[in-house]
Amino acid sequence: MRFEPVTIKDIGKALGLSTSTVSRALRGSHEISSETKKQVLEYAEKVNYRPNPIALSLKERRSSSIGVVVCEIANNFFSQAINGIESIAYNRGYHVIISQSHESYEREVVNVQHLASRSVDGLLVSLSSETTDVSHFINLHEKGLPIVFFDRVTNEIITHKVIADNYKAAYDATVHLIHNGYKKIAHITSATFLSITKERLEGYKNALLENGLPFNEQYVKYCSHGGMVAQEVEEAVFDLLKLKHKPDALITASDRVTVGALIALKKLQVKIPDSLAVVGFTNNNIPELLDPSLTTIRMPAFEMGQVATELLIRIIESKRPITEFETRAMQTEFIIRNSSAALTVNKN
Amino acid sequence: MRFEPVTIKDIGKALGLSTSTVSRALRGSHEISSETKKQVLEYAEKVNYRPNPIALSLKERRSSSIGVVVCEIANNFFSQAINGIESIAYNRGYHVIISQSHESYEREVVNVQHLASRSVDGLLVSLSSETTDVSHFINLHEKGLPIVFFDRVTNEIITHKVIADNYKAAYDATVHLIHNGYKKIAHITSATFLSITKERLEGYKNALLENGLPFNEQYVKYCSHGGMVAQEVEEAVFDLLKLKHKPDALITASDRVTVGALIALKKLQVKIPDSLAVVGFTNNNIPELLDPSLTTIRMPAFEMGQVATELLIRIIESKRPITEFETRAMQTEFIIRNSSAALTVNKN
DNA sequence: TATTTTTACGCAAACCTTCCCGATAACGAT
DNA sequence: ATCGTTATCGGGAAGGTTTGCGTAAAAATA
Repeated sequence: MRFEPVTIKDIGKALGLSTSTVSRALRGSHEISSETKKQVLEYAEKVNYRPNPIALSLKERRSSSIGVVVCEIANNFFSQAINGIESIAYNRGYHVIISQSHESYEREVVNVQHLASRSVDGLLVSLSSETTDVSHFINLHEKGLPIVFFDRVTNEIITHKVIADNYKAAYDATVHLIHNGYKKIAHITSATFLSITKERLEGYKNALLENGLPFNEQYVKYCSHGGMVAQEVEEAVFDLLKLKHKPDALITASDRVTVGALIALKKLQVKIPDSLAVVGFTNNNIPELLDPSLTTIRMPAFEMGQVATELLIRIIESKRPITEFETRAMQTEFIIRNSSAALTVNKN
Repeated sequence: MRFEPVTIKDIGKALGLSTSTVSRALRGSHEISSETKKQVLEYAEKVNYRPNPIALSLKERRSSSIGVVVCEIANNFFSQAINGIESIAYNRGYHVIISQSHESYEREVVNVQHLASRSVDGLLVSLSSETTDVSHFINLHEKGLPIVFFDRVTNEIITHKVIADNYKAAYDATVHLIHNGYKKIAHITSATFLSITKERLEGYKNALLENGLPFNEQYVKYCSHGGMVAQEVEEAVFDLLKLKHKPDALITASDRVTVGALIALKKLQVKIPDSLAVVGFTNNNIPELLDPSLTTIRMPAFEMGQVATELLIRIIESKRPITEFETRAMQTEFIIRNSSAALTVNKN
């Protein structure tokens, strides 16, 4: 009772034609008489013939599918990015195969091997926060597998990359806080080696220095699991508030960290923004409904997914090997709300 | 410079063996001498041989992949469900191929055809809100393609189904509001024909009747696009507040509707819960950070994804055709917060 | 009419793997 | 000496499709 799709061979047998004739008729070759063509087309329509994509893949050595490697799906940023990926891939006739690294290096390696052996035509990758060694990608890339990195990228591989302008985002957020009177601005961020971490840290640091404020190492906390472990964010918040000169403002990088920090602050009953102003990187869909409404930096997740996919398909479908690669930095959206309201009262 | 993986034929040529011998040696057949076996295994290891899964799929007529059809990925419920799906599928060696219907019937049909022709081994489906005709699934199901429905199901197809206990969830929410003193409880929900809509409506209605309250048609608003169109939710809220006897409480079904309603209420500056109490179905991860904190019904999304996938794989891998199917109703989580606080002051 | 061109189609290989058979040789059993 | 077993391996088909090449008949040209 297994699913028995009709093949080109069945059509040939039914019509007394060879498979090659049927195949050619189906793709409208000029060397097939129009009546034969018509006959085949009609019969194929009647029996609802669909070419077997697996056989096609075997023949063409391509699978019309692209693999996606992200740390997790159930995350505002990534689910929106995947939405963008799917929107383009679908229109171009590609399937999207998803895998999650759960921020684990081993898991990432296994997933990538899995996808590669599955003959995906290309890979869309956002690195896990544990990944320092990217040789598993280098191997595949050298063998000619198209790869495009997005969000969390590596500069050890020369290919297209799509990132948000994290430097500017962090810079602007910091300047905003400074202008609103905050002077002791802390930063809770992701794993040290991640590209996004470095970019944001740089923007934060430069904004401080350019405005005559010191950069204080103590005010920067790294969450090596990217906030996957709730405790690490809580500890970071706790440590900051324990400091002798506790910060009066906080910039949280990444969705998870932002959420974790807000929950921790709520638990500790810290008044926002009176005791601590907060600006968060987040793609949450209802920041204005939070209490207080949250000043946010929103990543152009959907667009990043779209652009990355377009670039990937461009590589896949290119006749000649591509030598010119670009790194697209896309603009974030900075929306000021109450959690970073201007400092009014004097605080110690 | 295209990716050239080593095949069983290459190994055979290199070692002076036939492909069949190599194949058998690779899977440890007893009819291959142990030295030949050793030789082959070592060489395969050396050249990093990986069986071509596409050729395998063609031969075995299975692809080790399962297709997922949901209305959208960038949605708390579905992204969490997909997470559950992926967690099981990954461990059982299946790939997950995702497609979105965007609540469109046509898109759903196309996606399903696409996935089926792509030889997925089975389908995990949550119906679009436009879908009333499920013959595209019936066709495939009759041809033997395993399908498991989750969340939004149909009773026109007899197979495994995984749902949340929506009846109980809506019932409990309604009773909770009644106990807190609310008497005019409205309900903004999804498209009429959706199973979840009916189940929830039933729970809501019975809770009213059992507590001696009238069921008022005017208090039920359907969003035919499931909240994808922000305007429809806003209008529903608006219509409810325009009523002569305007409701004093509101139950919103589905994530999108809840979010849309809260935004509309915020815009209209309706005080929650003083002017209107709210209980929302949502899988938002920070309901306690909302203003006011939101009383929620949380769907067991991750678990639903897991269970659905397990049931699907059970069908796929079953030797004999399965005749006994189950509908698993999983418990939701009801968390009471401030948005449905007990009525204290008297209101008209 | 003889020759070339065109038309319309079939054959078979290729993509990679598995597996049913058949082949061969060695060997013990009858 | 003949036969059946067992061990070890190769041949070839099958799975569905595309495509280069070959070839027959029909049509066009000389």
